[in-house]
Amino acid sequence: MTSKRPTLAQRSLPMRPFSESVPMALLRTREAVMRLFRPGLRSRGVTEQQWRILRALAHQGPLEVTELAEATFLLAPSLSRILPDLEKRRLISRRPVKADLRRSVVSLEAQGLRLIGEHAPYSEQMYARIAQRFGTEKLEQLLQLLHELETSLEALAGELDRRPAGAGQRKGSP
Amino acid sequence: MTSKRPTLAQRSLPMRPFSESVPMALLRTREAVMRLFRPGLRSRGVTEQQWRILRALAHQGPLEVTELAEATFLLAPSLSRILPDLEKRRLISRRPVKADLRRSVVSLEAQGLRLIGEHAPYSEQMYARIAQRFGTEKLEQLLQLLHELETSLEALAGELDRRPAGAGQRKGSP
DNA sequence: ACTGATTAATTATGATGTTAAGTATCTAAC
DNA sequence: GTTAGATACTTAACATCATAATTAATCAGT
Repeated sequence: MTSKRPTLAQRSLPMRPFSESVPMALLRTREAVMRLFRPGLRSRGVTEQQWRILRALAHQGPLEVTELAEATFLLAPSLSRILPDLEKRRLISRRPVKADLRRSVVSLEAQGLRLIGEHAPYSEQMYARIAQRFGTEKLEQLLQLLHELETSLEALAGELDRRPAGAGQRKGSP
Repeated sequence: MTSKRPTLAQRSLPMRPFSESVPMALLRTREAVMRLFRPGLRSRGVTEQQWRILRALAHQGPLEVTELAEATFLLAPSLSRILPDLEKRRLISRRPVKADLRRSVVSLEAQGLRLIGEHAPYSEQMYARIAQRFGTEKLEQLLQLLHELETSLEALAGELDRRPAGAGQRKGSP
């Protein structure tokens, strides 16, 4: 980045350089990854979030809404808006749980399955390119560090919160 | 995650397990980091995106809007919506560039500087906790890998795009 | 001096993120 | 049998994301 004359703020606020790095680096890297996948999704008329839903259902079978929120890392209010559209397009279906009418089960429908089948080769091609370019070993190392950081931050958050860990809107995976 | 009976999709679509990992791991880790900082920002009435703007101006001095978009990794249309509000709250100010009336320079105002000063100790405390819990060396290793992945993916995207790298909406840092 | 191409920023639009509040349902305690 | 508290999901409201289109201004070529 362009080096500029130190501002008053810079002189009086010695915030650590890395302080801005971690969230920004994660955001930038994620955008760089998604940039490769987004065109394929767009050409099939699904957003990244919709894809995550279809993908989770394909991978794990029918899920309840709270399970789907966790699997896709989407917030419940977001799911409540996304699911009706996917249902309308007959990519998924929903049915209430007889034992508890508050809950409902979301399933992948044939058209959703077909869409996944169509996108899978594109997706795999991108992953193969990423692995080739960056290195499978380094990817695994990165994933390991990300997982460890997430785990340690959740422990930290649990200590700082007054509420029990996981009581917030978006729950981490147990 | 709960292990379920393999679905038809699972049997017919052998998508790699890690294929869903990288974007999701980045997203989850970022959320785990932001979870520590968000309460402090909320208590000062600024969103994460607004904070990034103030932080970038404090760190680098006055910036033009395109530079600010790059420094904050925010999209230009988003900036066009956020900046007027920050200006109204007298946290920043804007003035046109005389040499090119299409452009304008954004500067931090005294109230913006004060807000940063108030938030800085909270922020630093969190970073210190993160470094202590996760390890400074591992953090640096993670940042290194993230940077390398981002760089290699931008090279890959450049090869795949018909347009020159960086022609898209959100430009990576040169 | 004029014009087509390009650039900077804004606006439109639809989607999702995020928090708070609401509705329907369930459960444990009495 | 009743009720307070909890849970699952939805809706409201506001913010930002993401893409496309628009407006205003600049610039290179003629």
